[in-house]
Amino acid sequence: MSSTTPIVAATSVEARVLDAAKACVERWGMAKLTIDDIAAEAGVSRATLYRMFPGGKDVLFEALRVRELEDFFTRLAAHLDHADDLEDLLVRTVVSATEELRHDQHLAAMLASEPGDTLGSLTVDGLPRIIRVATVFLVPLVDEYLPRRESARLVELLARLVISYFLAPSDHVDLGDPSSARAFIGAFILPTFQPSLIRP
Amino acid sequence: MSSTTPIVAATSVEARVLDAAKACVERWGMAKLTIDDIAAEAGVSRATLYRMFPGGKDVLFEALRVRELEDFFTRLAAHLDHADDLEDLLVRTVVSATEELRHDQHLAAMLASEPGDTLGSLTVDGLPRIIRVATVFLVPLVDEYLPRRESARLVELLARLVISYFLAPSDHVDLGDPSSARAFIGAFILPTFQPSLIRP
DNA sequence: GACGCTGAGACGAAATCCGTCTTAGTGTCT
DNA sequence: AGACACTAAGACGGATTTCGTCTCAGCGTC
Repeated sequence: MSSTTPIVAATSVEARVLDAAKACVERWGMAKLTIDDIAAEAGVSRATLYRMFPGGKDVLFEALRVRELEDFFTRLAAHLDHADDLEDLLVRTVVSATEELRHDQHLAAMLASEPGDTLGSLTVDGLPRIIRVATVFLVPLVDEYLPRRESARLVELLARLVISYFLAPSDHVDLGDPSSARAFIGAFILPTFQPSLIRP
Repeated sequence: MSSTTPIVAATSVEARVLDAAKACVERWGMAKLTIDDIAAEAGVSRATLYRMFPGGKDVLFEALRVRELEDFFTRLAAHLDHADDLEDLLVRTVVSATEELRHDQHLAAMLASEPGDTLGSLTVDGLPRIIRVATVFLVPLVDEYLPRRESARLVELLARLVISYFLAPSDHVDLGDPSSARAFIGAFILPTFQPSLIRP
């Protein structure tokens, strides 16, 4: 936080540790996972790990979830440049988010091996955070077309819908398919806003 | 060992425990595996497990290796009925054995996750046992064509070759391919026996 | 040389695992 | 009915592993 070069090195070490934690929990599952496993996988001493994440496994995986979440929305936002209009922006948002969820191998492995905790981090426990981060990343984009309060309400709604349709696919809607997503958004999302609110 | 019905039940329980051990070691690896994991997976109390395998994990996995080995040769022998002649018998033996090794998912998982121990059980430590069991199952079949001592020598040789070519495939020979196996056996195995020994 | 960061490992405390044993319950055979 | 074989559940003490903290030495930068 103070000098110049150490920051780069420290960040790199932290990333290595988080990557190691990700790999270890995928290989062994949360139950069989020890701090030493992560330290060994990261090529780091246990002392370093505790210095970096005081509190141990809990704090470490908390940091991992934060990083993964920010990475997710960073990648997502990269697909949302220069939208034509509000509908286009929303369609591309849900399609890209759904696609990214479907291609996330780590998430798939976690859902298979630790369904309880993973579902919790997508719904009960973790959803408020997901909505918060989604708001930070996406509300500025939606603000181009809607008043701020409406933007926040909309982003939250989309986040909930994307997750729900990802976890339990529907026979009628496929949010990973642009045309299906467009029809869905046109039918159920856009009509909930008064036309006077929408800035073209 | 004395009454009638309990034997069936006990054997069934033993099979469940061995299946559980197989599944657990595949999922968690030998290092992270506890007796309680196996007991829970098998739906059996720890006491039962120790009564069945006094000595714990070592004895249990020893029994598992024995069972797997006998199953392997039982399935193999089922493919070796009514051979035309000695060459045909040997070809079908090595082809079937190689195919079965290549399709063994549990073996593949073990080789990937625990290469050291698994290789040991196929070569250094375990090979004598493999040869012994192979001898018990296959020598009677080869005895149709060769004197007993020659049969034992031949079966051992084939076992070593099948394992070697399975672990490290050759560019020149594919013991899983009937014609390649036939050429190999015709060139390197059959000529080592004096024609007078072979009963057609 | 001071400083920041790290690896290695010692240390006691906590948690887990082991192996044995007891108890109670269940179904079978006589 | 009672003897018997078998098992689930779990208590137990001891061995082992894991945890979290701490110290110390090494190393590169200022």
